[in-house]
Amino acid sequence: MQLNRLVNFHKTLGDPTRIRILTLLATGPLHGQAIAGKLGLKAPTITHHMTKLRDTGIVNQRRDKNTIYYHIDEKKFRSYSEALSKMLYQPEHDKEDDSLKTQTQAVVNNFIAADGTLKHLPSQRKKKIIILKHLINGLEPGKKYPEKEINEYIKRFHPDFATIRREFIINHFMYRENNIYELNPKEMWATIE
Amino acid sequence: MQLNRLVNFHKTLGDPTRIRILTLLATGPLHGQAIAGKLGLKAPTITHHMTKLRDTGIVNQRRDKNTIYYHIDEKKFRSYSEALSKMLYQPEHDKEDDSLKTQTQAVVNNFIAADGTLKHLPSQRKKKIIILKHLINGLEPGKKYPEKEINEYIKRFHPDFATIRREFIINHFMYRENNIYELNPKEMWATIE
DNA sequence: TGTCTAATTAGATAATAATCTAATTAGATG
DNA sequence: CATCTAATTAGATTATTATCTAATTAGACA
Repeated sequence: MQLNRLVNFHKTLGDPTRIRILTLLATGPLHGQAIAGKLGLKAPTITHHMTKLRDTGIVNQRRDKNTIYYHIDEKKFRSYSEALSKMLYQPEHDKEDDSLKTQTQAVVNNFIAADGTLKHLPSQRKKKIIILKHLINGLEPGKKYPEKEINEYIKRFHPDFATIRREFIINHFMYRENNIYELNPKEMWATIE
Repeated sequence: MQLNRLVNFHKTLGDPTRIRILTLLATGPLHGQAIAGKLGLKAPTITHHMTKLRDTGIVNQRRDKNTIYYHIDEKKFRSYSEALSKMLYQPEHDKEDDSLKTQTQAVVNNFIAADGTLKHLPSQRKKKIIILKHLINGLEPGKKYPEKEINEYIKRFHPDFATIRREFIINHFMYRENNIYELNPKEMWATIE
């Protein structure tokens, strides 16, 4: 489930200032100072909001000299807007065959508590892989994560982020380049067993 | 602008627990205890979330004996989901003529601070009406509001909720029936001057 | 009326987040 | 290099909110 990403999208839009920023950007790209001026806010506040908007992926930026112009990724924005009602009312049928799906579900039910946290990492390799896949599902393909952020993410499931982070790398779910982490392409995971 | 309602909708969906509640409700109505059980949360927490979901209007409830069953108002939910991208990319042209629009804008700019709060209520009747229209725009047509809720809403703009609430009634923007408030139909406002 | 169950309210706590000021970084350009 | 401007970071403040326990309300029903 990409539940985390969905929650984040809506949380990001659940703020009047950011909605106002989006209405400004809807008419065309603008740079930070312009936005700050139009909204009567200070530059750091705009940085704060633009970081959130950028993190959801619905706003991108382009640099020209010293000035950064922000613009909406309209396609992504629309697709996120529809995502939740699609998820609720036309849940995608997984391509995995049913037995695998039930098996996966059983393992997840066993090791993931009702509140979504991880009880403990399975020791059987096969089950461990299932759980790792489950955990990593909330991360965004193509996004670069500093180590600190990965740790924070994992801690939502279990305090021992170091072990789990290591498992992600060992099992090739992610790769690391000078302390920046990134997901390996989803197609790769299929081959992980 | 129904900006408040939009922000509220997204803020409401920007919480993992509420998204999980919606995924549960998507398969059919459930009562509070059932939701609490499935999510591993206590009853008051569910009350808290259901209040928010109900306030946005995307969840309704039906009472059977002592038990309250909640269900999604799918139509409203879908329409809210699309509302923001519609607002950004196909802004409805107001029917008001431009001079009225500019005049309204000027009054609003004068009396509403940058953060959206009301500096003070204009004493000139004409301007006061404009401001009252502005304030009332965040309320939902057809929804019934207990007095407490109206007070909370008004306090977002100005601490003196009693005066403003009275103005809403005096000027026929709302009517009150044993302490339950409801908007008068929008068509009526047009005639208020 | 007394008791049971579901729901709500009140109030506390802890976490999150919006905004600001002051300080810093990063490019551009004279 | 010196300086200018735009953007970011750090850190503080304040407001909001998710959750809990304990107490209360509201209906049902024996």
